[in-house]
Amino acid sequence: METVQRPMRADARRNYERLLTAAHAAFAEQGTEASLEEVARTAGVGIGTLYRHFPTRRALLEAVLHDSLAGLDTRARELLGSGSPGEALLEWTRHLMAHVTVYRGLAATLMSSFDDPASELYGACERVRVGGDALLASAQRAGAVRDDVTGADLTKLVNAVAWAGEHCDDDTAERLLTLVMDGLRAGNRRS
Amino acid sequence: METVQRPMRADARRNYERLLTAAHAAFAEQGTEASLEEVARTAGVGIGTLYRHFPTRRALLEAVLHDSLAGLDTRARELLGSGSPGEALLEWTRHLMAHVTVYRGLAATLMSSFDDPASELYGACERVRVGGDALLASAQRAGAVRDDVTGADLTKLVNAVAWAGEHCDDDTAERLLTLVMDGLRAGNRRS
DNA sequence: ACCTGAACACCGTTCAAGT
DNA sequence: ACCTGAACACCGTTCAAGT
Repeated sequence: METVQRPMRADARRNYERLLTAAHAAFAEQGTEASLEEVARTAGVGIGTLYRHFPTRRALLEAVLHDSLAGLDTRARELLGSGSPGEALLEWTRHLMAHVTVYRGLAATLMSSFDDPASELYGACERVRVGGDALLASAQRAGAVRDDVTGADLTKLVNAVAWAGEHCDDDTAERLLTLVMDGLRAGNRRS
Repeated sequence: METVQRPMRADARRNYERLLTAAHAAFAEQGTEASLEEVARTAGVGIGTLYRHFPTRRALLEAVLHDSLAGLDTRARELLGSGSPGEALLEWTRHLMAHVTVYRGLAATLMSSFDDPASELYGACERVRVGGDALLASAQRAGAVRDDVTGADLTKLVNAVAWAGEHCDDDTAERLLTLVMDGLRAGNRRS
């Protein structure tokens, strides 16, 4: 769904940009639950202006993350052509982990947007899932991954591990990802 | 660490009990982030009384969940003697899922308590992990589960799946648990 | 020893008034 | 068309005053 961008008044555009910058800084520092009042303050803008541009916290997050999550889709398509499909999937999975852990709390926000078409992040989640779907299908055709896993399963599992990683040291997060991804290999199906 | 219970004044004890009941109701209805003021109101008690008995939200949660989580440990020991160690582990895992999903938000609270000795829920998490450890070791000796998984890994993974399940339908949660548990079987080790 | 609730601090969100 | 900030609602937490 392409949104047509009407031109913004110069001051509005400047405020919009400032809000994005301030939001990124706040999210990076305090996680996705950072105070929106502080974001507005840092941007040098009234709180009402923040709400005018971004009616919800998710809308703000979407704007801040848009390029990053779109890049994940691009990366999926690049990897699709490369060498071993199994390896490509693993590589993409690590990219996904990295993107989902840029802000503390992001995994939770994404997870709650995944099946909620009303969320401003739903579209972004969809694109991620589609990218994963393609790589997954390719790995399944190559017999590298059990064939009853879906892109949604994969994305949710990685998200869940990323979330768990917020409460562990990095080593543990890495271990958990390995356990899960090893476990998705073909031949592991029991039930 | 056994805490010696000094006898409470009759009114204090009554308030304590009322708070537990009200808290359970509130957590069940609104999740672990339920308003503590409302808990106090429902219990017919001043907010200060709630804080006197339970200095933190976690302390209140611990009191409400104590028996339930202790039961999980008991269940682990019962299952330890029963038939197939692999099946016993799976069975216990399902119990764990059920316990961790009684309140929305509980998985998150437990996860953040898991490696934090300062949390009032740390002890409860420890007991759960120990129960899992025993069943896991037994399943590993039987060659049913890959031998590089720890009880902490298992508990964290199940917790992560339970958390994911809060944002999915029950079928999906069940699927994810199956994928993870199948994946822990012996012979899946790659890296 | 225990309880109460006012007081303080903080935040999200809306909207009337301004430019 | 856009911005501002006061106003409202709500919550967590502490603590002086009471019994």
